[in-house]
Amino acid sequence: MELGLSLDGSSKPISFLEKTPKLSSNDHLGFCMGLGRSQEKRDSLEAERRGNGGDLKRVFSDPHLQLHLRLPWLFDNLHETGLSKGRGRGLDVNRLPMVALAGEATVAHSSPNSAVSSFQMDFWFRNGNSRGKRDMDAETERGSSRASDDDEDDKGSSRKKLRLSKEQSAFLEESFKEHNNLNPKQKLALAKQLNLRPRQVEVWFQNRRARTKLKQTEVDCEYLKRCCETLTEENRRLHKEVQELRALKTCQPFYMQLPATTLTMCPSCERVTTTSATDAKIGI
DNA sequence: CGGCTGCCGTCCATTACTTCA
DNA sequence: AGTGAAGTAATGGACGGCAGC
Repeated sequence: MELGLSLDGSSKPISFLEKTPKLSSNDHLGFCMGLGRSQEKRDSLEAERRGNGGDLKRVFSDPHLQLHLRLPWLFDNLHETGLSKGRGRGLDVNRLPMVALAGEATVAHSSPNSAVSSFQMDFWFRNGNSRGKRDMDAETERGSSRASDDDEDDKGSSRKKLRLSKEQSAFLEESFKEHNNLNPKQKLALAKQLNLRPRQVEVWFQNRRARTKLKQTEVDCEYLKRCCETLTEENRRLHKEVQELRALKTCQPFYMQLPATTLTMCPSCERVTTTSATDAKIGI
C-alpha cells in the first residue's frame, strides 16, 4: 500500500508531515506526505472545507493541494459517505472517520472486510514482522470494538488498552522527533493519518514526553553522580595534599624551604596577586 | 483595569492492561 | 500454565493561560 499526500510546498511547512517517515524498510508500506501551507492558508482551507460541506474532491483538486492515494475506493467512500463533512453536521472530531465509514463501506463492498479492516490489514501485514498477525488480530478486535467505543466512549465498560501497531508507533515517533508538542491541527492530521482518535495521539504524546523526561532525569542523575564522584575524588586528593603539607610543615618550618610570599590585592580590579621574595629581588 | 468564570491544553501520578522472560 | 516485571495506553485531577463578561 502506498499513501502519498502532497500539500503545496510553500512558506511554512509542517515539518512532521513534511518529513517522510521511515515506517518500515518494506517498500510496500509508505506514507509520503507534505503539508506546505502557511497557517492562514491552512485555516482558510479548513474553513473552506467545512464551509462547502467537506467536499474532499474540491479540496484535493486544488492544484497546490494534492493528495495522491492508492486507495481510490477509500476516498470514493469518504466522499460518498460525506464523512468529511464538518461539525455543522455534527461530526464528532473524536470519532474515527474510518469507523464511521465502516458500516457503510460494508454495504458498498460485499467483502466481509470493510474499508476499515482492509486498510488496516494492509497497514499491518505488509511490514512482514512477526507481530503482524497478532497485531492484526488485536487490531481487528480493536476495529470492531472501536466503533462502539467511539460511539459511547467506553461508557460503562472497563477501559480497553489498545496496543498501537509498530507503524503507528514509528510514525508517532518520527513526529515526536520533529516536535514534542502538537497543535490541534497537527493532532487531527496525525490522528487521521494513523487512523487513531485525536485523543489517542494526544495521550501518546503526553506519555512520550513523560518518558523523555524520565530518561533525561536518569541521564542527569547519572551525570550528577559522576560529578559527585569526581568531586569526592578531588576532595580526597586535596585533603591528602593538605595533610602532606602539614606534615612537612611540622618537620621543617615552611619559611626555611620556600621564599617569602605576599598576597597583594589590586585596588582597581580587586585581583589577588602573589609576589614572592625572589620576584621582588629581581624587580618584577 | 481588576476580578470572576468557563474552557482548553498540559503535566503528573496513577491505574489497567499487555507482553515477555 | 502461572507469575512477576517492564512497558505503555488510558484516566483523573491539578494547574495555568486565555477570552468573555
